[in-house]
Amino acid sequence: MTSGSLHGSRRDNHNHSVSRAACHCCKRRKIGSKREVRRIPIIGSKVESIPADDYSWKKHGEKKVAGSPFPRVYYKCNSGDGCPARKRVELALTDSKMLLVTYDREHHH
DNA sequence: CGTCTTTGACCTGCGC
DNA sequence: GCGCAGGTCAAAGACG
Repeated sequence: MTSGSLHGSRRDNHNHSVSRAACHCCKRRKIGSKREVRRIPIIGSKVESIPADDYSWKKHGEKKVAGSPFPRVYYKCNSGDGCPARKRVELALTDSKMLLVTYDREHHH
């Protein structure tokens, strides 16, 4: 309880934000929608080795997944102009020097 | 002042 | 049917 009100004002205060769950409940996350375009393993490179490819990317999330001592980073197309292009960057479990860049969806622009 | 980044919490889907 | 895991979004803060 105490901890609830602590930061419970996340989506509680913003009513319009709550509507997100009511609106995307049935449209969100569709099984089979996983449109993995391609996976590019970069060996002996750094995150700096991944420029904007040809576009700009905005980091919008980081999640630690079991199986890898490193967290996974999620990037989204900065265009935001209806561009569903998404990029997933993570470090290889076997080689922390190898960066795995997975591109999801294609650029709409 | 504007923009970008980071973190936390919530939700959904699948497996057993 | 329930639990677990993974994935996403939003807001705030900091910097240029």
